[in-house]
Amino acid sequence: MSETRKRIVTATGELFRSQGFNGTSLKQVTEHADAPTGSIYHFFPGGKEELGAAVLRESGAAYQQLFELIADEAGDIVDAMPAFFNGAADALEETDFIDICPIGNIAREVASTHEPLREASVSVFAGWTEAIQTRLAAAGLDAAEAEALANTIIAAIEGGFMLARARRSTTDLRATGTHMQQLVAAALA
Amino acid sequence: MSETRKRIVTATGELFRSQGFNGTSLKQVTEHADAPTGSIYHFFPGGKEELGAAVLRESGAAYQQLFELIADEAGDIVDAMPAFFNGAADALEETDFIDICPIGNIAREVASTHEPLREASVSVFAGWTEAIQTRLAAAGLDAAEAEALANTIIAAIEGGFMLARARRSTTDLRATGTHMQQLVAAALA
DNA sequence: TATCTCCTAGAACGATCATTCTAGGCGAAT
DNA sequence: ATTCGCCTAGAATGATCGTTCTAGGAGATA
Repeated sequence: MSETRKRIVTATGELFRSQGFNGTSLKQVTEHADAPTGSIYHFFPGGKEELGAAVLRESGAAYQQLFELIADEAGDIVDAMPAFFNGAADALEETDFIDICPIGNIAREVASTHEPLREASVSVFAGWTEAIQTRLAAAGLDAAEAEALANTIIAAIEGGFMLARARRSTTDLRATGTHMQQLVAAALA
Repeated sequence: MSETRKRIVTATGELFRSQGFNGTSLKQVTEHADAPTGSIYHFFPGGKEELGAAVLRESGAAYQQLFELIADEAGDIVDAMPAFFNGAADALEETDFIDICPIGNIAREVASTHEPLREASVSVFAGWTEAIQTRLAAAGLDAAEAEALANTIIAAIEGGFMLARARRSTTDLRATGTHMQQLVAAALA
């Protein structure tokens, strides 16, 4: 796959993290990615909306891999909870609270106005839910309960990102990780 | 307080819910509020940013009153959890998933780019945290634990809004309410 | 009636937006 | 050597953005 295309997607993802969809201009993308306008429309004929959907899908898949890596390293889904939340908290601190999940940003911002972006975010969330659900089910939860709990975990981390960025503090996010650990442990008991 | 000012704030809040901060133009505000541009700058000399901060503060206070009303009606902070999440879920369904919390929207969107809006969202969240914390402490939790749990509840509902709007379904949001109920019950036990 | 303050009213401004368009560079295939 | 397809390059375009500005209406006070 083209290097230029990669640079465009990466740069757009970074800009989305701190500025959102409507707050990011294609001029900023061209500068940040060091690529001309023509290249954006060559790779994404649908313009900004198509580019945005690609960013959601590709960075959503990357976050899923990251979660799976952390979960496998932790070994146990119960212990994976604080590992995951603390990892996210560390990343936030290291980037001065910029490195928030872009999918959650865009999902809230444009789900009611840009249908293709809403659909892209739904498919990303579906992958996340399944990744967590699978591990919860493997630990003994029935499918329905595992799915519901997986969604609560996703909601908690995304809402936790919101509070952390606003407050410029990861204290709450880490505590929420502990709460999720308790919830998972109780469900499995 | 001026009727026109109220109309401007209300209209802006409604537009922020579905389109976010950057996605809402002042022209839309003038049309939706039936007020001229001059009135916006008369009441909010700081322009869009000052208007946005006012919207956050005023609708944040309204949400807090709503929570306190629901919590008082439920009587018990444990039972208040599903009441609160289900109430939010009902509102979402009735408005075709438009009526999401505008504070969470704006907080994620512009916390890194518009410092006055970030500060406004922080003070709103502080009020919410305190409202929940007070009730948890009254039920027997020590202050630190009550604060941490209050923040997790806020994170869960805001993240739940995100999932619900994206998926156009309130199933997960209601289930998360049950999970928060379990978490509160376990903490109090 | 005259004056003052508060607010309405919307045209005008320069900047910036997403998008379109024309032109050309470059490597592979013929 | 020539052609062809992929991609780069950025100027041009029309729309829209937030903001500023001038002008005047409405009601209270004198």
